[in-house]
Amino acid sequence: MNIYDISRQAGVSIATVSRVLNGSGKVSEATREKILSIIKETGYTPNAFARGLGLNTMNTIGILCADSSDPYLALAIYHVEQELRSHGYDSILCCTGYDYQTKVKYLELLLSKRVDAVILAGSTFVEASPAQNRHILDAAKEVPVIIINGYLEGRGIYCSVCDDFDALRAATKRVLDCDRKNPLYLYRALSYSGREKLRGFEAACLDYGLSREAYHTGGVNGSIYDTINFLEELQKQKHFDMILTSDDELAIGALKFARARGLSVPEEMSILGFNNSRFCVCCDPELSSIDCQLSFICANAITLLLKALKGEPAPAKTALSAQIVVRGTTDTAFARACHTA
Amino acid sequence: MNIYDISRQAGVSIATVSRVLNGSGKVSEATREKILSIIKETGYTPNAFARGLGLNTMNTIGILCADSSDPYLALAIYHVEQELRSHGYDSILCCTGYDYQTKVKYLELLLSKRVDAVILAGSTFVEASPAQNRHILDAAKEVPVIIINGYLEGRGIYCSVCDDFDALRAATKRVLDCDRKNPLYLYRALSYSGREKLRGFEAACLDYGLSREAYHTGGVNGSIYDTINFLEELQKQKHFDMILTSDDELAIGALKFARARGLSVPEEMSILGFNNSRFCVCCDPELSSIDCQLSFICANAITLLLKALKGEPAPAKTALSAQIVVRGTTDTAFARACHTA
DNA sequence: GGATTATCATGAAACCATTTATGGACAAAG
DNA sequence: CTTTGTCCATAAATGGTTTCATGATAATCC
Repeated sequence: MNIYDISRQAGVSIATVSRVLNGSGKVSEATREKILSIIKETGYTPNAFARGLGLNTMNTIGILCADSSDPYLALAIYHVEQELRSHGYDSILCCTGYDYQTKVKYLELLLSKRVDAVILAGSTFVEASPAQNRHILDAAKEVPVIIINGYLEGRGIYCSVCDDFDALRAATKRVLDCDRKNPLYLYRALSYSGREKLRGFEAACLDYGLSREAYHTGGVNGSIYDTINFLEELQKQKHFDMILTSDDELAIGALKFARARGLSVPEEMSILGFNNSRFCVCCDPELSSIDCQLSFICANAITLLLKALKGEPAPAKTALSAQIVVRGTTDTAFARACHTA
Repeated sequence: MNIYDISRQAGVSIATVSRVLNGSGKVSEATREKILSIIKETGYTPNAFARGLGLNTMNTIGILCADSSDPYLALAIYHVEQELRSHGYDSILCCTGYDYQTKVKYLELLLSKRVDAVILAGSTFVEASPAQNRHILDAAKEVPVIIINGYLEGRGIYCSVCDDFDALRAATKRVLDCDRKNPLYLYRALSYSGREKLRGFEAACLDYGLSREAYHTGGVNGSIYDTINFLEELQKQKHFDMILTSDDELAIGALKFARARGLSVPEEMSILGFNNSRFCVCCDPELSSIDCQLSFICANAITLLLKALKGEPAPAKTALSAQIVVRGTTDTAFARACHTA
């Protein structure tokens, strides 16, 4: 069943059928109706490949991410997919894992599939050395590349990020306003957004006139238990009464550490996570967390993408602000500070 | 840059280039080398659309799920995507939400994109009335349909499920072996696997000779707080010393309920979740949970899919067994029972 | 009112980039 | 001299989109 069959049955040329199908050009109401009824009757569906061949697009966007089972990335993918679909695009998903060679391989694979654009979710691609980023720059020469929560400068590259620097600075400031004297910031591998957060934390501490000895930072990899171990070691040497983290899992480790040491939360130890993930309400007390409002970031990313596809000018980088969601691991003074802000 | 350019430069016909590209037919080593070197030199990539048109496939599988941000579905999608890609298939992701009309629409959209097969992740599609399932049966006439953790009988439909009945029956039996007298089973909407779990729970209770008054079941929709409210109401009328649930979020609600009522866990109230999700280790005490081993289920699903695509015979349904992961919300007697089993 | 022009609906044909069936040329073997 | 087999070119699909040409009809002009 192809367009020829339809045209034959309708007694018109294939061009007319094509016009009806695409709503392009002028077709008389009578012929349109006739063709539509035949299409309905026969259940004809245009062949997507032939269409793609003629138009050189199949309205498909490639999504590249390291691990779609990561709750944060899963949420990003979900929002991106929803936005794309509402604009008539399909998304082909590509989980690369964390190996760089695999990432490159899959990026090229997506391009060979003739996707209209590539979305890098979770930014993990752009953390490597400038030499490695060349692959992204090359890709951006062929199709628009949109980066979610990551940053790379280059023609054809558009970034939609959370203003992580500001988020951490503002949050840390409020913490310090509430008489905490020794904040600790825990982070994982320093991605772009990771660096921004760290900068924000340190900027707030300096703004506040804290000495270099009064605040602490620590990089932790691995599981919740690695976090606990790290904190056990750290507390032998340093004092801290507040823990901010770059993601909620780290905060959960902090919470477990506090409980293990018999520290009351939030009275003796205040904890603030990042991402406002589903984990927050599982904890006891429930975890306060910074919400980077991923749905907005993703919606914005798609806006950028659509503009780029249309050839309209679009900003190379848009930073959206975060919100603090206050729950049980921060004290009431902090809640008040967030409210009045 | 197309196959004509390559053939011209190599001084051969496009058919020969195609043969080299696909490794089909006989080509002399000399010409092969020459063509390959020109391809490499020019960076030529075959046009995927034209390829799709000629072969009538683009090696793409459609994944249909309700909500890819749901941790359970996200994990399923991840495993499926990994398996597919390792066999050279791409996956186009389609999140439908929970509205039936939307599901139908997207199912048809995937078919019109000429996917080679459709995977229904999380089964939510096949819960409706038989009349509604017709859409799936129709789809299965065109391409293989693989259902993960759901069940529907029909030609071209292949199901890879967890043996939920057995999982719940075995778990409940072990609970009863540990001197719990009044188990409660909490579940959400009764999907196929939901029904199986419920059946398994009840079968174990009956096997054990419990009277209909001794055990309880309850359907809960909504958030953790709805679960807590439900349990608050229930405990006014019934006594229960063990809660099994159809997913971990319900179990977290149960845990919060126990804490709120000052019941010690696991001594006074034992809790067992389902899915062994990332939430488990966030809880305090950490949540014991039944693991349906999603990665195996997904791997099996892809095995079925590949067989179906090759036209080889494949079982319409494969049920894999679950495992209990013992953590802190079940007592030591239960742990021993699981160990010796 | 007839010639001119604009508009509209439509068809013919080119084009998109591949795969593949068919068969021809040539060489080696019988 | 025929057979067999290897290598490769020709040409026919594959199923659409789009440009261009054309005929018909309607509007405008003098």
